[in-house]
Amino acid sequence: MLDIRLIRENTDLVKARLQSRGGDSYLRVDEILECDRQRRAAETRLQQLQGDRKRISKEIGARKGRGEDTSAVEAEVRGIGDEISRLNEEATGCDVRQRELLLQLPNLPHPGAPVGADAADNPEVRAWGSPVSLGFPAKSHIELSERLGLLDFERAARMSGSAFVAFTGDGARLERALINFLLDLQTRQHGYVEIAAPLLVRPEALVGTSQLPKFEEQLYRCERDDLYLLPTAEVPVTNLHREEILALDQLPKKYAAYTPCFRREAGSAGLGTRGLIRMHQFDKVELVQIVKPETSFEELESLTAHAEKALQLLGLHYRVIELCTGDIGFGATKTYDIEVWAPGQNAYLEVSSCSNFGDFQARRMNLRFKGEDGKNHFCHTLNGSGTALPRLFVALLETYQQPDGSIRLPEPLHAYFGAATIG
RNA sequence: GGUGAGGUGGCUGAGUGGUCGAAAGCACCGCUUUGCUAAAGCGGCAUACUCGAAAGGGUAUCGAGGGUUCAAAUCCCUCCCUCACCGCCA
Repeated sequence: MLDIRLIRENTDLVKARLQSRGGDSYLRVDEILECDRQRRAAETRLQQLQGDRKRISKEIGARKGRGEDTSAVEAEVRGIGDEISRLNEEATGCDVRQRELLLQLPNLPHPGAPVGADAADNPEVRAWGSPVSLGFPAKSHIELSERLGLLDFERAARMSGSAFVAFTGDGARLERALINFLLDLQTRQHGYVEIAAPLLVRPEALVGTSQLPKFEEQLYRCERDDLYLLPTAEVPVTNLHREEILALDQLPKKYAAYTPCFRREAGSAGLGTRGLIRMHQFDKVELVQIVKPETSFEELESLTAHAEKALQLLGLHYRVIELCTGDIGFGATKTYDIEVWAPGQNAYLEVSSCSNFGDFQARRMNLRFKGEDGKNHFCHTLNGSGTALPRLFVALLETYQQPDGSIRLPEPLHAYFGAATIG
């Protein structure tokens, strides 16, 4: 959520930066400002009247104490009361409307963000390694896992529908090995505190991290209890400290969490394609940081490096791209995507998206810290996948496939998996 | 799911209709005293919004929302949460 003062005082800047995202969100700015004007006018008048009433009511109390008759004054104040409730409704109405509008407005891309229209304009920042040369035609993870009995798409679809999968046998074991490997890496080497979070969350939590109100259709909802299945661990982990005022020495907070993630993927391209690339349910290890504003961009670099480290240890070729203004997500001010090479797909797959949200989420969830000046300030929040599992699974199988269709696992996974090869 | 108790400032905790944004204590921050530590004394110490160029005002907030009243921390209703016990359950 953007600061209404920023919008009020730097209207043109805000509009320009919103406009750089494409879309028409900048058109809402004037409506918000008009709402803000109305709200403040109503509040000012309301406060005057409340002051009047307060004074007179105290006077009534004092006079009653002296045994005087006050019925005339009481009748007079009653009239003020009506006007107060009218103005109160007006002010509250404006306030609610203003918040609704603000919640719909995306974050401002940071000033240095590459300007562009869509994903085609995202610059590559760096690459690590190079595409594996297998020396034979690469098989897809679908074919590989079928031979090895690692995944069961058909039976999963029979009971749950398409875009669900069952991991079976060594497939399930590998999935579990990856989760443990990733969590251990982030907690033991990079200082993240492990969180096992609730998988069902209230709508407020989703408003906090900005999945709601705009992206309702992407979420699974349990209507009976008004709870949502989480689309990413970002939601429960960032919201851990919602409504809190953290002490300076508690920052930065660094959390790593494994959770399944649930996404309806309504309207997504590629939902129909076979394989693990896009699922309604998938596993992910997520990194979250809550930091002081001054350090958030540095921390984005370190958080991204932490995610990259996993791929490096697994010996998987990847590239890092920065999202341009037209492609960056709703709440983010700066985002790096990490894409891993999958030879069987002949494509790079997005396995991590690392974002700095600035104070955008913190405002929504009222997450603050007590600064050195003794005042409360909004924290900055960051998160990134470290990493998404299914696409990592894909890259791993396809990169380490042998001519006979078996898989030779990279060394760091041997202990976790309990063997060096599959098949 | 049932029954009961309860939610007041960073913490503890008073406060059952008016002079209560809220006693007191602790914690914290200044200053004084002091050989050091400690103690004592004095003062300060919530948040948000709003008016104002500023100085400085004002309003709201005692879990949340509604209601009664000239006036609500205090009375009424709904909801949320916490705790205890019972039932059920991995």
